[in-house]
Amino acid sequence: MDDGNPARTRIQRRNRKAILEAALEVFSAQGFRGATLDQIAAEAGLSKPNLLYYFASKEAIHAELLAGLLDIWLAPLRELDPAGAPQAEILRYVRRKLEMSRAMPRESRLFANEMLQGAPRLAEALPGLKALVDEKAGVIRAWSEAGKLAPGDPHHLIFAIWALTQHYADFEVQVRAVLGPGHDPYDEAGAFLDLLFARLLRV
Amino acid sequence: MDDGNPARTRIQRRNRKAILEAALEVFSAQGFRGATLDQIAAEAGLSKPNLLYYFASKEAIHAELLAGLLDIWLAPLRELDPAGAPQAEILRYVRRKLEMSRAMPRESRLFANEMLQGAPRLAEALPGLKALVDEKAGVIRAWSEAGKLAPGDPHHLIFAIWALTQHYADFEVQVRAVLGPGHDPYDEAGAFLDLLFARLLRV
DNA sequence: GTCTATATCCCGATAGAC
DNA sequence: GTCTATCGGGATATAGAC
Repeated sequence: MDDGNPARTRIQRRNRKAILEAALEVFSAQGFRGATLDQIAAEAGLSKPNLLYYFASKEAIHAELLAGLLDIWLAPLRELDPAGAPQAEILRYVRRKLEMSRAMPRESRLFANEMLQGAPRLAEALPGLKALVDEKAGVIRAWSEAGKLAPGDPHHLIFAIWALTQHYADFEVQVRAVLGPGHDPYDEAGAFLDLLFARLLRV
Repeated sequence: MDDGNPARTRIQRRNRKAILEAALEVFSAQGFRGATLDQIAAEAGLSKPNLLYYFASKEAIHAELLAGLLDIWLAPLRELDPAGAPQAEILRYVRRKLEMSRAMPRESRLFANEMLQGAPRLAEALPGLKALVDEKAGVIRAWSEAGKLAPGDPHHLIFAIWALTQHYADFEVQVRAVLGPGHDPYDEAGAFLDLLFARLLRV
């Protein structure tokens, strides 16, 4: 993580950034075990030992990528505002999450790779995740009980938002193969999901 | 694949089956590169060279697992009946797909692993997949145009069904961590998805 | 058919010159 | 800070005895 160490030169910052960018590319496409330092080094335009001058190990590079990811990933949920208009708040969350899939598909796939394999390197982050989801589920439940939202299990509503938006990044090959050329999956998904959640949530 | 070769003895069939079962366990949890023949051999209760007496290579084991998977995975969609009652047909498809996630989470994760990595070993199957989806999307579109189903992009409706049902298998760790103990994710998902698709599809 | 032993290769990490 | 060269571990696959 960029700790803002003032002793770090411009070159160091640039190389660290290039390594993390290359590592994201390779880890998200191949998984942790599937990725090799040779691939990452080639992608970053550095030699393999030079990678290990900047990071202690392959594991350390991966850990640093994951470190900030969950926070970024959950930021839109954190911003769900209890004081806002219920349906608009949720629709805004869906749209932001879909935009994140479009803008950060590799991060989505890195995350999916971890989850698929049982979240071995993310396990200690899961309790915090549960706390946040429980809190926001409480907000949604209150909205439903106040008659401002159709009733429905709020935890599974949140799962649905995750599943429907991340699918376009994680299964992008499949989506593009099925739609064929001449489609923008994310534009179409935006329209479809607006419709879906409008119908699901209206009282 | 069990080709029913009559020259194959009972022991051979039993061992092949044990290897494929073990390989499914390991490949789905670790990915292709992450899995080792040692793990598969241990899980199958055989020695590593004995594995390679039954299969030519690690790749061959993996290929055989994938070979039948897409057909099994798409069977419920194939059964979507143009002559049936539209909403009931789609709800039945959703329920069957969710039951498959419950009964075959490892197969779901094996498939997800492949897709995440760009479907390198499934690429030639994608055109057939597109053809099937296009056909069924046509059926759904006709239902909508006949006023028997709410309008909405049928391709993205199918993506939504895949995403919402497979999520419970692929992200099972996360789902369980968020729900906490004392929940049956699949039971709850069944109720939630019934509700979601009922609201989405009703005219 | 199944095993032990091993060949061979690949990968992460280190040594050490510059 | 960056490189070439290389060590050492682990993985796939094979050889060959039983």
